[in-house]
Amino acid sequence: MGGVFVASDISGNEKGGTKKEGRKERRRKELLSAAWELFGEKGFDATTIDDITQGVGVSHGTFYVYFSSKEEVLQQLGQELLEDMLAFARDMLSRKEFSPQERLFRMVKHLLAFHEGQEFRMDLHNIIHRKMHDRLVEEGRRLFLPLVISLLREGVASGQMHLSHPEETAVFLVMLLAELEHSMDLWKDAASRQRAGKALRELLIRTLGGEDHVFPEPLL
Amino acid sequence: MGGVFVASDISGNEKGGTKKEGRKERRRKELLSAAWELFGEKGFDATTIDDITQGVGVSHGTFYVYFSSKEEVLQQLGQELLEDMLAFARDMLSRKEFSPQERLFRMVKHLLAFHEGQEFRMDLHNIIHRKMHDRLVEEGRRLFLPLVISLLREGVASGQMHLSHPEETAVFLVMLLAELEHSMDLWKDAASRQRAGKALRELLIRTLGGEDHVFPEPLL
Amino acid sequence: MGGVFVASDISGNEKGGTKKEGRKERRRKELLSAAWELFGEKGFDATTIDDITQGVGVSHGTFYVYFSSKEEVLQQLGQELLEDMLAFARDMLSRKEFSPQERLFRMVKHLLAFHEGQEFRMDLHNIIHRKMHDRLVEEGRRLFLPLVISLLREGVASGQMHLSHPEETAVFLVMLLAELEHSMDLWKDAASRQRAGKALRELLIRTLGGEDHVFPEPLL
Amino acid sequence: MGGVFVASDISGNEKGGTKKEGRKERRRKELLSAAWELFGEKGFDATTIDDITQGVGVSHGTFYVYFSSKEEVLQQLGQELLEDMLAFARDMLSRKEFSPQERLFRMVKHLLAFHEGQEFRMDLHNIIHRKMHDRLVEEGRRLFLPLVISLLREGVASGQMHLSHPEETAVFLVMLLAELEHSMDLWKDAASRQRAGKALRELLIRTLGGEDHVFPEPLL
DNA sequence: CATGAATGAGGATTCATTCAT
DNA sequence: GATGAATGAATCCTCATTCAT
Repeated sequence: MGGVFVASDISGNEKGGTKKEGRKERRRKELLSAAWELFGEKGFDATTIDDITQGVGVSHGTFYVYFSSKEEVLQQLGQELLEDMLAFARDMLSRKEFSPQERLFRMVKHLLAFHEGQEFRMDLHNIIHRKMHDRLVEEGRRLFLPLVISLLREGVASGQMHLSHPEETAVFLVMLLAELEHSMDLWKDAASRQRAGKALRELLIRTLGGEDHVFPEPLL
Repeated sequence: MGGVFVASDISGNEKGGTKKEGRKERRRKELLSAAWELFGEKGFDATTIDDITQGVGVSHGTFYVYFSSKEEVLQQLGQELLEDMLAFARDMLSRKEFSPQERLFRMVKHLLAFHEGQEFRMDLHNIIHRKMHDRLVEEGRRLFLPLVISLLREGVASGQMHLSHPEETAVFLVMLLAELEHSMDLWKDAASRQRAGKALRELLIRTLGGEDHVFPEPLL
Repeated sequence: MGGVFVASDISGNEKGGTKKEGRKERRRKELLSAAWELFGEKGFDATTIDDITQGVGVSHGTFYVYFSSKEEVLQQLGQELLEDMLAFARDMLSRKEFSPQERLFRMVKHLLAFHEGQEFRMDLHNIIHRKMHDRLVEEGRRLFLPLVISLLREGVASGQMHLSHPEETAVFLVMLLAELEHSMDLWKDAASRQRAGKALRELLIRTLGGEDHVFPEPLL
Repeated sequence: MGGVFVASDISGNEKGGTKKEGRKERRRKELLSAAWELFGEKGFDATTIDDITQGVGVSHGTFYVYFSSKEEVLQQLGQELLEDMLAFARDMLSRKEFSPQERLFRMVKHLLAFHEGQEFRMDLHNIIHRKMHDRLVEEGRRLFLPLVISLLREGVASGQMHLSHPEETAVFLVMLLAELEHSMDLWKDAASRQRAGKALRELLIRTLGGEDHVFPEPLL
């Protein structure tokens, strides 16, 4: 991904005259990005508006030019994150040139790469407190789970996977992957990462009841 | 388990005159229990001392008779939780009358039953904020993971499990179980619980590369 | 002096059957003494009832058996201190066998010896906060100053001192001595104490306009 | 002095646009001044942030815009006071056109005028609690005493003063003056002030062993 | 748009004091 | 008498938010 909120301004300035808007939008992104970083480091409550604005180099008053509250940042953050993840997942799902199993592996790899290079961070569970959490987790489930479920179903239907309960298994897989995401820091060195990647592949393939020879790329 | 912090008053009142002590200990447990509940519902930061004491029906001042700060509650909570879980896990591990696979299944069942009947709760990751988190997760890993690892190794050694990387697989399993723990509320009705239980058994057995016929009890 | 509040229990038990009263009184003295020590070390506000009672080895509840409030301790403390000082001063004043100048020197020496061997302590100004302060300082002045004034007047009348304004000079002397009392720690070693003593004698004798050869004992 | 912390806005507003800065600095001074007043009246501990801000007519939150804690006010207060006093003292010391004795008298007069018109106040000993106290008193001694000592030595060297122990005598004088400073309220009416002034002159001149005819201005 | 002074609701913590045992 | 659990008034301090410039 690179930075979810940062440099989307590759913006070739789609049309023209958007100079001002571009600047304004850039500042919003900067704040969003700083907030994401800080929420991850210290948690939502412990992050102050000042922390956020100081990182960007503006006064705290400026914050309220772009957002009406701290909560709103969280909302937007969650929204963008979700959309970002979903965009890739949806795209991958439709790539009929890959087998269902391979598509799943590619999604997993993408997910795991997401936090690559980021400092260990509290995950969204941590960042987002109750109100948001419910909304987002639900939304996440609502939007993300179906993709995995349909993938598993497709795999079962095509005889490439063997699962008695694709729906529930999908839940477990989504959980595992979500959890994995914020525990990436467990394996620091290349050797352990490789072992972990192989173990994960074994777990996935066995769980799916699929073939062993798909997607030879390392997962981690 | 029922309530970890609540009714430990099995206290046969070893000698006599422990009435006061019993009362004091009971109150401590009440506060601990209320805090646990609230931390789970709203998170650590969002829970105020008043929330905790009002739940128990004492004044906020009383809180400080038992704990010197909000942080201390967290610490004690984490400690007791950990000890509680470990006690069972260790016990189960040593029950040589069960096969390694069955012992794992029993541990899983115990773990899953743990939060049974509790409100949906943010998990410890959420409750415990950064400082504690690091300490506890690390301790959790340090203490819990080895148990699972030794179980898997034993299973592999005895030929009842087949795993290329027992250590890493153990990590994934611990993760999955931890995550599962606070997502139990997904399956409310008996039917879906049963399906989920079966799917989980399938996942575990396949992942472990073990026999299908062990531990016929429902996991969920 | 020794300890103002501590060991007055030389109490030969004046009469009899005062055993209980003696015990009770002793406890009161212990608390008073501990409070005096602590007030001196940390100040009135910073000293808690627990500090006081822990020093004596009783529970904080016991404090209220002997005193009705923290303020009351202060009051009693001030009272006893004052009475103690005054007793000596009055006694000294009446010793007609000494010259006025010598009597003054003896009083000074007594005063300075008072805090001897005690840790540096905030003085009464510090210990006692406003309300008490006014009352005590006023009382102190009211009771102590007259003694000094009458001494100076007697000295002037007898031609042994020469002062244009004995009353005002008395004020200055009382001030200086009071201040001196809590700055005794300036001179730690014998040599500097001796020098300071001599300088003080010079100051006093010159100020009083008296003879140089009285009271050859060291003042400090 | 008038007000040490209040009206330093001699600020000719060097350039322009310093309006805001001026306002901010003025507010800081107001708070400092109010705190000084209150610390003097009730002591440090007994003065609440609300006391301070209410006096200035701002909300308590505003206090923390200017200072990070009550302690910090104390520190700044002590610093400014010290600097203020020293500035004058140093200046006076260097005025070689006056005799050492006259320079001392001028310093004394300045010191005594310092608290003129202020309510009776607990002195710095009282205001500043232990930690600060040690630091400030030490600093005060370290900076102020040397000035007086060098003055006395100069006086002795030039034959205008006669002292066996100029250093120790300096300590007594500094003590007396410090004490005097917060007891100015003793003499309210002109007549008693005059008498006190004369008595003080007598004390000083005699103590110094100097000439009687210097500095005919009233000290008080 | 940007600023930053001002606000005040909110929360943790302390501790003198009460009172039932 | 002595105890110590319970209380709650009192305070410090934080920080999201507002608003005049």
